[in-house]
Amino acid sequence: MNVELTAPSNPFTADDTGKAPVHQHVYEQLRSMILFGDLTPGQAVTIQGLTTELGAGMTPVREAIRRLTAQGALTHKGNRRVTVPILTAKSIEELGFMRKSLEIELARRAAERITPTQVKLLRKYDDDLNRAITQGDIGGYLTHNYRFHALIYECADATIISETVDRLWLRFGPSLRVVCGRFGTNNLPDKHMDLLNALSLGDADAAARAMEEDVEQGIRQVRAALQPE
Amino acid sequence: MNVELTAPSNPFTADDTGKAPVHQHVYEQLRSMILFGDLTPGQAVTIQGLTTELGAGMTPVREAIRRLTAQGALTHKGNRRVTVPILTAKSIEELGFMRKSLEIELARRAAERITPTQVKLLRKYDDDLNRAITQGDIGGYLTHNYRFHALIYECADATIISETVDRLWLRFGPSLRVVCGRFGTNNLPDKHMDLLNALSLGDADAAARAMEEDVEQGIRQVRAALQPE
DNA sequence: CTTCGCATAATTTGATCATATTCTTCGCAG
DNA sequence: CTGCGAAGAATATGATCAAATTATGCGAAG
Repeated sequence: MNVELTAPSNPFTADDTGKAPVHQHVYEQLRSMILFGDLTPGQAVTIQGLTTELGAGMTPVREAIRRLTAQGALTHKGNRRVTVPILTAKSIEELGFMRKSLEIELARRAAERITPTQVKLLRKYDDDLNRAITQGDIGGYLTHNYRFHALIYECADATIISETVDRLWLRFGPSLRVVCGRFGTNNLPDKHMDLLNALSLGDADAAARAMEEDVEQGIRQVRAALQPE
Repeated sequence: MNVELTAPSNPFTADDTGKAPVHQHVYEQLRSMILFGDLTPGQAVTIQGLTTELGAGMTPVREAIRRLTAQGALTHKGNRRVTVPILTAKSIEELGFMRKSLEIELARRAAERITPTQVKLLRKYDDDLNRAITQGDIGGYLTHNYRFHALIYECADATIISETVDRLWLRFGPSLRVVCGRFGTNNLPDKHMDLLNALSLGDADAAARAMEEDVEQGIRQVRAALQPE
């Protein structure tokens, strides 16, 4: 009775069935949908919709949705209906404050701990990122940009802070694609060069400054793109 | 087949059936158990244990646990077993940094927005708190201390930041009772007077300073109490 | 003869599903 | 315009399967 032979969708299923529980997969899948803008702000997320779309039972889907709502990546729209949250000016302000406070600290810690191997990997990620930008590949931009930052957080060796920042990214995710749709990928902010240099030199203050500017630019861009509506 | 007639346990069931979903209740109950130290650090939290203890089905309990784990209030102990996390020195450092960064901002915002009515209520909470301290009532201390801070967050009118800080409290909760058990309630830090004065005057900087000291004292106490083990 | 160790059995616990129940909403008739 | 009813979606239950931990028992070494 193994019903879910939606063969083309996920090449990971083979590995997956080996170990990971279903709800974990559903969670990760839904999470990246949100993080990379496959879902648009305001869009409704229904349990039954996901059960058919992902070929999973109700229970795992339920749990995945609960996890995401607990993280603020989804919101309860009044009467037991769940949607992707829409960023308001106030939300952006709060999220911006938190990203600045926390990511600056992470950059600082990363600068003190990063290894040459990690610097190299970070350079590769940045190359991929720039390639995506010149090609106008929005999906690539989003994933590589996230990868870049996520690796820095990993270097910072601060699990709890990193997890918190991750949740912040989840809130921005759905809107980022909208932002890119409006502005294209060309004039996207990129303080990554400065950041990379500071990190490779182990200069915590410079890294913190570069991160602050990167975050501020990003926030400003989101605010500008979402203003008129 | 209503098996769980553990009659004396929950007097809320009558009210409960009226409106709120079961999983919500289970969540809130479990949450306050963690927040106010009814569960000790390292203690295992089993789903079936809660079903019998709270008289609820598996699904609501599952969801409650998922929500709490998503917030870091519970942790997955390797092989699909869930426990109350144990604070390490590193955790305390990270949590302390975040509490300082975020609560200072909340205090600042609260000072700019607080109303006389709220000041009055805050004074009452502080009185209750002091009474609990002099009486050595640990449970009362924990709940009233939380209420005091929670009201400040509410005044700050910053939903997302407040929710994040709330999660931080959840992580400290289980250890706080241990701390009180070691030191008693007498020499507990209390910068609440300064904080109250600053808030009632609308002095954001003073409020921020008082909050910083309060948080720092609290962190120091926790660190000291958990050091030897 | 006792004790330690390992392999296997039993119990406990988690994961998933099918199903029933409740609530919301939308359409339709009065 | 209001209220009734049906459809759809979410909540909640209990059963079932799988995994893991604990308990048990047999054999070997001291």
